[in-house]
Amino acid sequence: MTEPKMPEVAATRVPAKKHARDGKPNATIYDIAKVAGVNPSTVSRALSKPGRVSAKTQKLIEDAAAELNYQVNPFARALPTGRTNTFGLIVADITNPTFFDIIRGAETTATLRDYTLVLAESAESAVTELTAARRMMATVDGLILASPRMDDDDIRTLARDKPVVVINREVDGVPCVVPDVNKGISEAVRSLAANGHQKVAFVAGPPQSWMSARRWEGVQAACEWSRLEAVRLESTKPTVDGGRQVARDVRASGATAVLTYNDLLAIGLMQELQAAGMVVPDHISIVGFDDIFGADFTTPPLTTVRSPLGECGAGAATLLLDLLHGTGEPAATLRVETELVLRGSSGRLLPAG
Amino acid sequence: MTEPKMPEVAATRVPAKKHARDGKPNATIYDIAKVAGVNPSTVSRALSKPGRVSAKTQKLIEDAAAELNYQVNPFARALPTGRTNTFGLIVADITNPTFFDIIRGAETTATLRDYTLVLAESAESAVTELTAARRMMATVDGLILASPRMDDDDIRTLARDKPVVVINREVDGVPCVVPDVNKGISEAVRSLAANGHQKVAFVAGPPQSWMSARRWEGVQAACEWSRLEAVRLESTKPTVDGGRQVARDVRASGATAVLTYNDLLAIGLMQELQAAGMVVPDHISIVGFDDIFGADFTTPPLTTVRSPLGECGAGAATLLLDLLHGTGEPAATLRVETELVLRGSSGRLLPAG
DNA sequence: AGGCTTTTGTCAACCGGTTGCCATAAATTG
DNA sequence: CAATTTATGGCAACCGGTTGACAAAAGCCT
Repeated sequence: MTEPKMPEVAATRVPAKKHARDGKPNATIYDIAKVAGVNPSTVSRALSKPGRVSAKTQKLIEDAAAELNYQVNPFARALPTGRTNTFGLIVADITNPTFFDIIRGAETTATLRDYTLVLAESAESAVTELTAARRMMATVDGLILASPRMDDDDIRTLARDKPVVVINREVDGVPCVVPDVNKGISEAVRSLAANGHQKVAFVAGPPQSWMSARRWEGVQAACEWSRLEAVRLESTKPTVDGGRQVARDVRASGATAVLTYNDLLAIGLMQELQAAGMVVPDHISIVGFDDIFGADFTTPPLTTVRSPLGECGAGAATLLLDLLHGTGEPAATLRVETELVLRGSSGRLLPAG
Repeated sequence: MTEPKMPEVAATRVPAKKHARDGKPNATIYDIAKVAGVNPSTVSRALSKPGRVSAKTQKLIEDAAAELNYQVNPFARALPTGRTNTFGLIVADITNPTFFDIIRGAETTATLRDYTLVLAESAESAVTELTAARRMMATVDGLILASPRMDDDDIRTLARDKPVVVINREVDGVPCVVPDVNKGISEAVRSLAANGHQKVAFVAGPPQSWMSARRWEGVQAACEWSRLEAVRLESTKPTVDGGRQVARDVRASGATAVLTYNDLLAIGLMQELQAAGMVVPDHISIVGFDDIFGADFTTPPLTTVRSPLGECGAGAATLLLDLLHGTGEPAATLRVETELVLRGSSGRLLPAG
């Protein structure tokens, strides 16, 4: 009978796997084991279970690992354990500056703790969002949803599978990070009241936006407190363009001060009003929300209620890390403060001319 | 002798793995094999090698897969094959709006082809960048470097291991996506010349920036062509703040028109000049680069040389996909066009007052 | 010293796919 | 109809770690 395969004869075996171009197919724990003269499982323990092996062998193994320039193969580790050291972050729109700081905050925190951030976009669609979330669930240890568009129930379902943290929305039974709008709003409204305004308009965001509802509530409450009249206007979309479109409604409303669901709306609104000859803030005061990148590029620079977005991202990542490593404490909601950033677009109303 | 472990007796085995909270530990090809009455390897083939199994069994297996709601375990697949269906994208600064559109462009293209985008930030540091790149290499099929800060040689070394595409820089032997600055710059300079300007300043970006060098070359060439004088000024950093700081140099230079390495510099510069009482564009024209988000928020809105950043990101992802699936064609450099976006910050010079 | 507990390292099974090789069944051919 | 090619499915090894069970070695006690 002819031996079908050559028994280990060849001195230098050709790896020929992976790395189509280079050589050196990355050291494994088996290589380390050989160098250190121990069993692979001992290497594994030395490298992941602190204190499970004696200091002596630990050192031996670490030296060998360093020498071979070893790095764990994440897939090989993920396969039996399910751990991937990876977070998913889903945002509605990657180019919406509101999310920039959230992304950065989450990324920084994750990287600090040796986690990798994977990003996905939902294109403002609840179904795309759910699809992306489902896809991600397979490969991440936990998921952060920033201003999610999907149902509470869908979120809870996801959360049953792996840790999920929600930003900018409160979902029962799921840990959340939400800016507390009240402080910032009341500062804003008091400032407007102090400057002689009496009627305030709020330009709302998307109907399904949880945060838009909270902001409107906050505005109503603060106006009541300051004895101002509050009216609500609807926007078509929460963008600069949407802000332009709502300008006629704003003028028709007779309000002398406007708060908008977000800065984008405020900027568009301001552009349109200025184009129509109105002077900000002499004729009308404008206040946005979020303090996004570019909010101070306008003339006058935009007064806005700042949410600490970076903090939100970092907080969400921290919450996730706690959930994964923590002592199983219950899902807490993390509240962060908002504050008024007083710039030039709001101020004293000039006597009507 | 006592049997140490119970032989397969229990009818319903407790999986008890993964998914600490839910049940249902995800169907595997083995489950499918059982349902379809075939061998797991056949399932594997049916699902990944088109045409390797008969149409009949194919159908059988697909039905079973659908019924069990099967999805491949990416790690199990990655382990033997090395394929991960994942791209890495490294940017210098996640919150720099220049990268937003690049990120989105890459993300969209990747998602469309069933790839996932993993993001990392280099914090503008060459070593952080290299570290991040190295880390990523282990887990991605290919890497996109946007405006990398590291050496050409480091990039080439990475590129030997896995496909790498570079955006906003040209590296010999590595596929690149670069905006061709000439068209946009010559449009800009011609426009300035037509408006009576004679001396043009260029505010440069970081010394190690490849793109900054190209832009300065382009400005010089275009000025020569239009018989304008060009002077170069240095900035401390390519941000709004850096723009403010360079304002005094700009005034001292005597130039009546300024092009800046990027929009951020232009915006900062404009703010500072306006604060000093200068009127844009009556006293001085300002032209930025990139047409970032917010470039039109300023008053006057910023004239800028637009790079199709989204296209760059998408192009890079496409290049990567070609490299991975393609017929091994050589590394090509993809050039995209720039164009002048004429807004209010540039225009006719008013007779000096 | 003998018996008992605690460390420490080894063995082997396992995670869930992929793939080379082979045997068999089916199709093609002379 | 036999011979040969081709299509199809099965077997088993493998990717590179992790981990429960266990035995050898070491430490502790009386």
